[in-house]
Amino acid sequence: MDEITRTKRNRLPSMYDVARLAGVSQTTVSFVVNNVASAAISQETRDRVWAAVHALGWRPNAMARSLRTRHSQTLGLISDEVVTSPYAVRIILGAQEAAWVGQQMLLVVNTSGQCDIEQTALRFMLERRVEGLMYATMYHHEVVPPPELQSVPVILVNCFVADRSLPAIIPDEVQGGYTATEALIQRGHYRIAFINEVIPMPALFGRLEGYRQALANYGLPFDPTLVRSCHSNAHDAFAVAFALLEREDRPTAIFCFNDKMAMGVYDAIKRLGLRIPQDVAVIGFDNLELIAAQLYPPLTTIALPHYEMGRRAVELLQASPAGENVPPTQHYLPCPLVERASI
Amino acid sequence: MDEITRTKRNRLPSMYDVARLAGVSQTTVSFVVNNVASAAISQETRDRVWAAVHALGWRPNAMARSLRTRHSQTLGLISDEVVTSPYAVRIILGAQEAAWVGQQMLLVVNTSGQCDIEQTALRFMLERRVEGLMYATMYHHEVVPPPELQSVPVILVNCFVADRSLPAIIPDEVQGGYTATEALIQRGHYRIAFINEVIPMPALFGRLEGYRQALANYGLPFDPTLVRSCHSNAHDAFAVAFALLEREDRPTAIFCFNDKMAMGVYDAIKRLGLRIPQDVAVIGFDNLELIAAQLYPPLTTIALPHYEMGRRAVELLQASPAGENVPPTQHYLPCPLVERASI
DNA sequence: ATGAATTACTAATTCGATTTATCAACGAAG
DNA sequence: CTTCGTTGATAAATCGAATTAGTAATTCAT
Repeated sequence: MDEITRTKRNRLPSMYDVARLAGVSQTTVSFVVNNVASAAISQETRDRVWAAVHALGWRPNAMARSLRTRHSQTLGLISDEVVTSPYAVRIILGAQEAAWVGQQMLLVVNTSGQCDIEQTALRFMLERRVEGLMYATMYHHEVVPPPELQSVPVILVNCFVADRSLPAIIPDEVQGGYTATEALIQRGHYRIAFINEVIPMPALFGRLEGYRQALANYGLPFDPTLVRSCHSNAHDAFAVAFALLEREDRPTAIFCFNDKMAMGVYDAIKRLGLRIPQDVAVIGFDNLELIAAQLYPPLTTIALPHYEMGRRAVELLQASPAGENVPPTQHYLPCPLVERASI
Repeated sequence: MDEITRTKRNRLPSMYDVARLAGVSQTTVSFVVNNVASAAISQETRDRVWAAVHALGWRPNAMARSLRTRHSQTLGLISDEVVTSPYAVRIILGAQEAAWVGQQMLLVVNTSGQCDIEQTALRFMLERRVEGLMYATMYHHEVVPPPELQSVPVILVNCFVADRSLPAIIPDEVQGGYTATEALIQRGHYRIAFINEVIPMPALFGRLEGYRQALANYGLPFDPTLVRSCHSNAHDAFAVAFALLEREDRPTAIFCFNDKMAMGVYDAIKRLGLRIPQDVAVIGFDNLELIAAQLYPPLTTIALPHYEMGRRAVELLQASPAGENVPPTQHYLPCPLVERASI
């Protein structure tokens, strides 16, 4: 086995060490290990070089290489709380897997929303000469990123700047709301309640807009009394759903702003002795695996494309010609329907 | 504002550029920006250097520095599925925040359990000369990591090798099981059921052992009919709990192997018209914020110390003298009780 | 047989920093 | 008047690779 031999003052072996052992020049070693097409090296010499490489357990030093080639082969991901959140974390997964196919690695920093950490993270990453930066947020909202961000190609993920001057990858909330509502309509429902979030955010407006568009498209009336809002947690949604379902003209389907709310809605429906989906259909949003799959019956919901956002972000960074900024397009990624058993 | 000026063939400015602008040598710039104590530089010159630095928007090139100093200031984290799982991801957060205070950055790769990815990730990281490696898993189990892992200080997180020859940071499952059971006993329960996982894993044995120790310690009999097992999901736990609660000598408290099970147990209790915690107390394990906080009543549970495991791992790597391996101690971190309202 | 082309390889420079050794100027001490 | 020490700065080597510009030795074409 290639034992890791330490040469010269306990250092890891360098190309020079390999060259000496193989009895060739360092240049030759470089040509051999990089398989340089323009270099003419005999098979015999190649074999000697590889033998020396394995004997010493040599590995290229990425720092030296990057210094010379001026390519760090790394991308940076700065996020507010993505790591903390159970689903937004898939942004990282998508980004990392895409970086992987481009032979790049990901530097990840979670700022926990602190500006000083953000500043320092940015500094560290720029010092490491990242070839692109992603600025990601846990939930879809407007941001004001630090200006130094733009000293390298950058792309916003799950967020955007007010003037849309930076490229962004964001979920298509309108389509998501539309898809959810449409799914209910197609199953014969025409009295569809919508329990929305109260804190103003793109998701709130977008999903409501999608809901209205779907109703309109299928010729159904928009009934304002069927649209309620509360904080997006199970407890508050329970109360709202309970009230909604006690009416004699109760809705036959409830579209919940998110899965946490759906959890409370389930409780309300069960408490009233109603069945899901026979008496009341429920659809959620976010596709929180943990909730949606564990609820009984499993919750049909709309997924946020976190993984895809991460992947697309990296792909766009990679596609943009060396050092060039990514064009400031706003990419809206679809939020697909995830069918389980609640509608 | 420090505009980023590009000098010489569109390159970022180097120390040499700063030196020329300030009318000093590159050495002097290095001494000034690094505040080298042994160097005698007049205040006037220092000011000129800093002025040039800001005028050019110069930033140190971490690759060049690392090459010279032989310190990469980075740590690697290789995980199977940590990024995918909503709670284990806190390992990353803990590691990153600890790395942060040591001025280090984290390279993260999620292998999705694929050996080839693991190999390549390891290679990439070693090429980047990471100063330490963490090998983390989504759930607590035995692993057989690739041997090359040990060419750099390494520590296992949430996993261990059979012969305990590598340092590991793992949750203290026995204490966790003990704490959960004790919490119930202290609230006056003496018929405590335990719904365990079926797939053999350290958590299964450890938590059961903790359960037995607590009963023994408080002089309570161990009743094997109160210990059931099923796959750890809400649906299967529902059935088990239902059966358990239909007995006339039904338990007054249920310790669930994890929070997903608790979700099903809640459903069973409610279906039987019983109240939580008045009629039946429930305690979970894992502290899945999403479930535990959203359930009604909020679930009291035992937390896995993911964040702390990540942090401790990095601290141990940092504490170990340059290049030395971390001593192969197995660090058991406590699983604390998180009190909500279900017991 | 001679110049051209090809083969097989190496010397030297470069990337952008850190660090050691050295140097000039100047005042103080002997 | 030399020597010494201090202050203020620099030249040069180094880290580990990639890369350009060669150079010998051999083969080929004419």
